[in-house]
Amino acid sequence: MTLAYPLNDARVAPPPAALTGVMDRLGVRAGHAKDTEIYAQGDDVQYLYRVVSGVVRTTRLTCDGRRQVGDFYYPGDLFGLEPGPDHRFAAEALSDCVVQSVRRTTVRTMAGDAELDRAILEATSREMARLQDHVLLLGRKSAREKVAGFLMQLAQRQPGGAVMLPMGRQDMADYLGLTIETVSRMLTQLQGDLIVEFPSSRRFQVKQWDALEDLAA
Amino acid sequence: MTLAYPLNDARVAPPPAALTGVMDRLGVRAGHAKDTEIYAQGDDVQYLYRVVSGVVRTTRLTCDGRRQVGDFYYPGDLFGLEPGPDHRFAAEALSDCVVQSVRRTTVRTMAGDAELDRAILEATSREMARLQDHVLLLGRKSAREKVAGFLMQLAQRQPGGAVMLPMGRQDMADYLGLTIETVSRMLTQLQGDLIVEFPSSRRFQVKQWDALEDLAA
DNA sequence: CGGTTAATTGAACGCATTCAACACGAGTGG
DNA sequence: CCACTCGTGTTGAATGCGTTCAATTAACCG
Repeated sequence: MTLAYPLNDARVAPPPAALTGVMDRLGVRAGHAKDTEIYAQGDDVQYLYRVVSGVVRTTRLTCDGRRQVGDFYYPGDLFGLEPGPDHRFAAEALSDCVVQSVRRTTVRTMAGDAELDRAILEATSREMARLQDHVLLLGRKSAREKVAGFLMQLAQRQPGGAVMLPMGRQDMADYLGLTIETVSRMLTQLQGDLIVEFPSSRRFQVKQWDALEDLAA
Repeated sequence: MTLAYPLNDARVAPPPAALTGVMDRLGVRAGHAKDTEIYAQGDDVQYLYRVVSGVVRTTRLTCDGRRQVGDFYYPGDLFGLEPGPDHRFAAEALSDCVVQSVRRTTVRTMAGDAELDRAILEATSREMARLQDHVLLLGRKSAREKVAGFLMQLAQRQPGGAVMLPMGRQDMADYLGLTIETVSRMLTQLQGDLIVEFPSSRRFQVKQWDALEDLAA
């Protein structure tokens, strides 16, 4: 039997070529200031987006104000791929960012070819893999494991020494289904165990990969 | 009876016609005994499945044995639509059941037409909607709300008086990220509040739809 | 019937939350 | 340069929700 929890390469692999091609040629670029909405919860699904620079988060609010962060999207990532017809999650600029978008109808008429359909399907599937991992994370992991898993995801994206944390503690908490206090406690705890090190609150470095992996299991 | 439950109709809508057509003509039927595996975690994604009779659950195990149930699939539902190349969740027969399957390659060569691609995309998207709801449920809801939401889902599927619970408490717990004891407590509590009624442990009836909706919010 | 598994209930515990106070850094203006 | 503020992050103490462990009851099936 192979590893019960294989790492998800969906997060690091680039989006399918056919889509990036269309994006490059037809995409319209737009800047979004920090904490502004790119599309709202309930909006029609009309565009397909790609992060050019900055970071984007998707969020969903319950009627009584609790917030769940869906995911974080980095430069090169596609987002806005939702079942439709309307967005169940809103997308917001986590930092000042530039986003490129094309109408989905444009994408569709553009090619009419199977290649493009497959590309969209592939991107959607990738999104699904993330969601599946997220479900496991939220359903069956302790606070310590959640935070460890989160740091690991980030570290995988930005290989090498120091890893930046573009999001604040509240965003992490709402992604992990925790409170900011718990997130903070787990971070200091992981640091105390010499598994990671935080030179500042928004930057860290993994000291013991194996220990982090064990935790994220 | 029309319900104002805001969440998704992905659960009740039938799968796209193009796919059911292919399924009907080319699908191979197979019986699976209760609690046997239909495909395993880690298996190659090769087939597309449809429940004919009985109920199927998808599950995922962490290396230390914790279990997360992905979803439950009823007659008419498609499953096995995973990002691939390998299954991140296993599929098991929750009860004795009959499942129809076709090779994905067959599906692909069959048509080569956009219609079929769209059908698969649509089915995948629907799967995604479920996952998104599941993420919100697991991340930001109390035990009481989780259980209420779960009962509501079931009741929506089987409109009318009595609703059957095909799964045991353990499956419910692993779906909701709780323990069997907590699930049981919440059920008796909801019954005590006259919101639902359980004539037996595997059958219930909703007494106050509005109250249930409020909770599931 | 007994024998077995599933479900419920009770009591004690513990993890994460809540509420509150404090520390830190960046920006502003005296 | 220091004082002040504001936002963000950390830390502490007390509470509570869900878990854990254990015992009881109900359902199922020979």
